[in-house]
Amino acid sequence: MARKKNSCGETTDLRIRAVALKLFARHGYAAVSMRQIAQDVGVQAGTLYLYTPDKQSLLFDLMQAHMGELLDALAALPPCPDPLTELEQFTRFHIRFHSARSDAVFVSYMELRNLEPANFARIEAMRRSYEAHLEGILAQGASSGQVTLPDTKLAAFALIAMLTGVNTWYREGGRLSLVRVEDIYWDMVRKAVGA
Amino acid sequence: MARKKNSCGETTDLRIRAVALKLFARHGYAAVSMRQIAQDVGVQAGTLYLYTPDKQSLLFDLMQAHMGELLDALAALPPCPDPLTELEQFTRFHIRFHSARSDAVFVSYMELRNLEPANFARIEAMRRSYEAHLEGILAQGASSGQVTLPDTKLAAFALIAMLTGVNTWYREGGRLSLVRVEDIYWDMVRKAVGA
DNA sequence: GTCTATAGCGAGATAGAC
DNA sequence: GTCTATCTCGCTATAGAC
Repeated sequence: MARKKNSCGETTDLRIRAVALKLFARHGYAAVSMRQIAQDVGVQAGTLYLYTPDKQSLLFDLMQAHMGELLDALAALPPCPDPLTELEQFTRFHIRFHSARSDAVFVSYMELRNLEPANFARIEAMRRSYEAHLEGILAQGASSGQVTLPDTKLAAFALIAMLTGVNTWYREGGRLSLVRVEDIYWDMVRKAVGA
Repeated sequence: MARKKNSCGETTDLRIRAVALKLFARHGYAAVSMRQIAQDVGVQAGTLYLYTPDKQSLLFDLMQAHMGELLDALAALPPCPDPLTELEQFTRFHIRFHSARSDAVFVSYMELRNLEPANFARIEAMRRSYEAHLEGILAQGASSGQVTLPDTKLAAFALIAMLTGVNTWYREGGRLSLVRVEDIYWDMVRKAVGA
């Protein structure tokens, strides 16, 4: 119970983050003003500075939270009996997790160049950690002979790009259910790695 | 010979476009000022307006030029005896064309949201035309039985995302030559489509 | 064809009332 | 905790000298 006063503070904080994420995703960090965010939240511009020291911190916090959730969720996946099963789990996890957070995914990729160098380095390290996890799965699969790949590093890049691409076209309620999309992509991934 | 005066005009025009493309790619359209562009070109800010009516037109022209070159180059590819050969040609063409123009590719994708609606529609139509070309190849391959795919539309999206992803990590003079990268990706593409 | 100068506006951030 | 008011700065775009 650290917070003593009225309970609005916490929801204002969450609302600011939600609005900022939506606007950054829609128009881009540099194109969105603090005034615009404040207006959509329903407060005055100055009020935002009670919740964030500046605009840059707001962006960084959103990206760090997203990447942190991604890595936590990845770490929480159940263990798998073999690399191929783990690759299927990763494929379905990636699609499901990313499609449910399209704004955060978009911002975390597109706004990297608007981060100050120190902030950039921290987000980039988290992203590399995620890539390394997939590369590890592929390397194990290559060792065990379950998959056949000319280059595990390039394969990891290629698969992540392919899977994240779902976000550019997938919309809930469209032609295909998300599970169907997972099935189709898993089919292509499985074949691509020669399994 | 429409241009009568000194010949610097044309190179200034090209320099402005080159500088703007580089800066837009590096920092984002909204984050780059006309002053910055002018400074890098070596002219005063006002001079830019002799070559472009406004900042938005500058962005749109860069994107339209890029997409136009892409579609022209695609149309200029030699005919192929069968869909699988054509898919290999497309794969190698896509990687080669895009890796040689990373700034233009980046801008044409990332700055879509900064285009005015009418401009957006025109660029988007060109992009869809490119996707449709690949989908056509895949559909022919499915008809002829050379490829096996659960969904040609999704496969086209997936392959383009995968191939364009090369631009996020490939750097000239790195571990792998571009031809080697083409070979590796073609191997994955070929397997992914079940050929 | 390029310059200087500036109009007119909106940005990020802060101070202090309530 | 939120507001009003404001400081200071940099932006796009234009006008007119040379």
